[in-house]
Amino acid sequence: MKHDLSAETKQANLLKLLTHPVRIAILQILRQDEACVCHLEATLGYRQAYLSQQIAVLREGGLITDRKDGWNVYYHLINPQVLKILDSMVFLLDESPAQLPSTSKNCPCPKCNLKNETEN
Amino acid sequence: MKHDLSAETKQANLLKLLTHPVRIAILQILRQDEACVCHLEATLGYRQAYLSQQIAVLREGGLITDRKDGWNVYYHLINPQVLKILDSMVFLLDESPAQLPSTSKNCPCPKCNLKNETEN
DNA sequence: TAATCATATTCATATGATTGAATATGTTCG
DNA sequence: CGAACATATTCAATCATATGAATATGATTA
Repeated sequence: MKHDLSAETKQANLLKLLTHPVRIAILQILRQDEACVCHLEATLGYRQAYLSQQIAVLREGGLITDRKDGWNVYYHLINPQVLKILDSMVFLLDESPAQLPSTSKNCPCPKCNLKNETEN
Repeated sequence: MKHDLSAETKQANLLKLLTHPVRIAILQILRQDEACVCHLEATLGYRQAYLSQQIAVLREGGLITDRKDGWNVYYHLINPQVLKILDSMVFLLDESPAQLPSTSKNCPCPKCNLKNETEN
């Protein structure tokens, strides 16, 4: 007879949400602050529709949720504990701790524009 | 232009090794001690050939290696740090810490027979 | 209400993962 | 060597995931 693997199945399903470079990158960006799709677009360089698809996976998986503000929808982590999973891999892969994608100077989103204006 | 996601791709590939209930269960069993396929067979209740397939994934992925001893091949974790990934999920899923599959009383492997003999 | 902006969804196809069945390899013992 | 034992591999079918293209939704402002 087979051992009950329901706990392991839950864990595997959670990990499946993370087995995608773009989704990992999105979560790393959300580590710092909430972000809109257009910010991800400017930062990662992928098409908006494509990023929305990946966001949908993370949303349906219960990892992120959103806050609407005018035209924009800002996403943020529901439980930042999820980052511990990503952080726990650093020592297995010979990499320096989580080098985040740097935000593009050309990001059109309100948050970046506020920053850019005060910087100039 | 697209941001370089090579680090995230490496991470995703590592996680892919873990997105399978049986492979997670194997790693959890190897947490305690090395084990042969027949032990996994007795503990998990899956066919030998099937477990060898999953072992091959973990082996080719660089997570486990083996030690031969007579008829048996004993597998063990190359880097127990991999368990930190599994442990890091406990707080995200409402589960008690890593309930391991209990070893079958009917395991025919040498290690279990040694134990069973001294127990009786 | 129509135009615009940000985001989401749907569909179709390509690619990869899962798993059963059958069989192969390699070691040990008589 | 040949039988027995433990483990590994190959193949094929199924199923899930990834991704591009096209388009839809829904909020906002004029």
